[in-house]
Amino acid sequence: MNLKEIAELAGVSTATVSRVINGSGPVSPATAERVLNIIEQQGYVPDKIAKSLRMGQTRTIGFVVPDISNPFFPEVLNGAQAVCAEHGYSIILGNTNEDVDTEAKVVRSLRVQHADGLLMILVDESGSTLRSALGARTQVSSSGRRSGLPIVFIDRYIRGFEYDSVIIDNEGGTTQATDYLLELGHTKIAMIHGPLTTTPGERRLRGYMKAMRDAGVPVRSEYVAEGDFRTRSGYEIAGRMMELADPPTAIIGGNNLMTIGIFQRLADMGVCIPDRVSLIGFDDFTLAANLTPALTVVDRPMADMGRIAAELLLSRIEGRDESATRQVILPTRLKIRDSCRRCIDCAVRS
Amino acid sequence: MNLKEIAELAGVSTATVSRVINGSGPVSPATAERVLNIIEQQGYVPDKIAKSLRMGQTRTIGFVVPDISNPFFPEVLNGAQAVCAEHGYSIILGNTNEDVDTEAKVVRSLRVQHADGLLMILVDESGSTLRSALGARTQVSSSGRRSGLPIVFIDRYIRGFEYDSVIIDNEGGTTQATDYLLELGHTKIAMIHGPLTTTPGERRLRGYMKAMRDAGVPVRSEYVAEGDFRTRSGYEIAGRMMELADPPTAIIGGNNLMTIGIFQRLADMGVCIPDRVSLIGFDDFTLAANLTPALTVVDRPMADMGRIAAELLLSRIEGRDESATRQVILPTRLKIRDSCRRCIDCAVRS
DNA sequence: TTGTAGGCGTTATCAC
DNA sequence: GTGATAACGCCTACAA
Repeated sequence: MNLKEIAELAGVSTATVSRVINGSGPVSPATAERVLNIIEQQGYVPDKIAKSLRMGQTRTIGFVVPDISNPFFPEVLNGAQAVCAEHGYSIILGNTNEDVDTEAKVVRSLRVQHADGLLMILVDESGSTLRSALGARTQVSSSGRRSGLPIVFIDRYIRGFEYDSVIIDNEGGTTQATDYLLELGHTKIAMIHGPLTTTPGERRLRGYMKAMRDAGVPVRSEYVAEGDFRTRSGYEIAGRMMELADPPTAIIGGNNLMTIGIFQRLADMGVCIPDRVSLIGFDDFTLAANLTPALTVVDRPMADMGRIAAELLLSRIEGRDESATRQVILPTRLKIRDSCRRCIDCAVRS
Repeated sequence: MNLKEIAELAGVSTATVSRVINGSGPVSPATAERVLNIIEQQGYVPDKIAKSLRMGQTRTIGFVVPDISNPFFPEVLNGAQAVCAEHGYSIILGNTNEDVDTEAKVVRSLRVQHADGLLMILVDESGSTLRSALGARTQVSSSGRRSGLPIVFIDRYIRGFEYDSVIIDNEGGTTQATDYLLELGHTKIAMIHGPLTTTPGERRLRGYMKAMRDAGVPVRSEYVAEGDFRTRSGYEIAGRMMELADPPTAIIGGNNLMTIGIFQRLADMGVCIPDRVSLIGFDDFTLAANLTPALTVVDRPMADMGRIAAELLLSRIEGRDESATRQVILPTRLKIRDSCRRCIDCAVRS
């Protein structure tokens, strides 16, 4: 069933039917009703593909994500999905498997499919694969207006691209966590951060450094180590640190997965949390409150990140927002549970 | 850059360029090379939308899921995604929010978008919304051949639809779990199952019943209750059961979320696992092994479910498989950890 | 208020 | 081997 058949059934032209459907021109009430009835009775629905071809837009947005199995991403996706659905947009999922080359491939594919916009949680923050995948013409023109495919970066900010981004106050998050540990009397505070080439890796480390410096507590290099945001690296680094002659009395995990790794390692080593080591994780997750002890974490509004990013993207796509590039920064919040305790050394000393 | 421009640049017709690209007809090596060079140098990529319109297929498959936040679904999605990507298919995500009406809406939308096939984890097992969303012509024709949109059901089997499905041995899973508890001497075994209108709800209960009957242990009605697969219902039902004058000494949770709820409630009530109650969950999840105690669970191959379903679907889409409707049943496996212990009553008695 | 006709970028059927 | 040309289903000047 297509436009033409409906038109014939109604005894009008395809133009008229199209006008009835889209309200895109004057139609007499009488014919409108006749056409509507036939559409209804035939269960006719316009073909999206044909419409896309004609209109040059697909009402489809690409969501590029490094790894759906990481519980953080579905939360963000959920928020974005809801907003997109409201506006009649579908989401095409692009999984990059944390791999830079796959990422470029995925972006290219999304472009060929004519996604109207992209929501991206990137792996490659250098932007080089992205640039190659997008082609040169996606830069800002001299007039300052963006051209090409609208994109909103989530969780990562990519230098050299004039695109919007929705991130969180990574620095503030770890500063808060570190301050809290300092208040509890800890000074031997370790930070297992993510890759410094990534925004969340670098900023979270910076927040920790800042808090330490502001408190006048020297940072010991053996207490700072770089992981790769995966469970395994948290597991391994935590082990190395606890085997130090003078191990830390508190550890901050750079993301959810690494924190889980740290937690596992401490359990395996029989190191009691929080008696011997206090632990704070970045990112809350379903079972954090049910571990023993319940984990104190830096929480952030994951679904909101998705929602806000989607809203921003749609406003760009639909031309409602022509303003300059935006960077939305959402706040984090320390959720205090039971994995931190007053430092014993400190209590003895004071 | 489109076909026509390439053709002009190469001094040939669009038909020839198309033949070069698709190998769909004879082309002299010389022109082929010339055309290929120009395509390369221009960075030309065929427009998928136009191709879809012409070909009547989109190389797109819809993945319908009740709730992406439930860790089970991303795992399945991951498996399916990988296979689809290999075959050049993209996945459009349809989130139903566990809601029957949304489900119908999502299916309709996927149909209008001309998804080539559907991978569905359904909420409505009655099939009525599905039937209405699909239209009548999706039934089996008299010749026994399916017609219409290829679909593979995951995790749920829908009566009255001649579609393939990939499910697991739900019954065997709970039978195994129950047998294990029986071996440990438990007889007061509770089962908190999911809605009986769903395959996993009904079958898992059945497996429990079977094991109890085979062991000659009577099932007490106060030990069997229906939840809704969500955390909250596990939490509430577990509370009610433990307040019984004669509470169970072991509980089986009907899915991951409800098990988490049960776990939380027992913790909140100060009921020690496994000393006072043994607990087995259906579905493994990331932190199950890191809870205290580590949770014994019935595990199932989630990514495999997605992979196999996607392979089945693609084989149907591409017409490689014309055989009768298939039902793939994957085995479960009991992962014994620390949340179960020999029944104390039993030890006293024997 | 309504209809005609062209074109979005492909592929495929014919001729040549 | 190659080239016109007609669809695919829709929207939208432009004309009437």
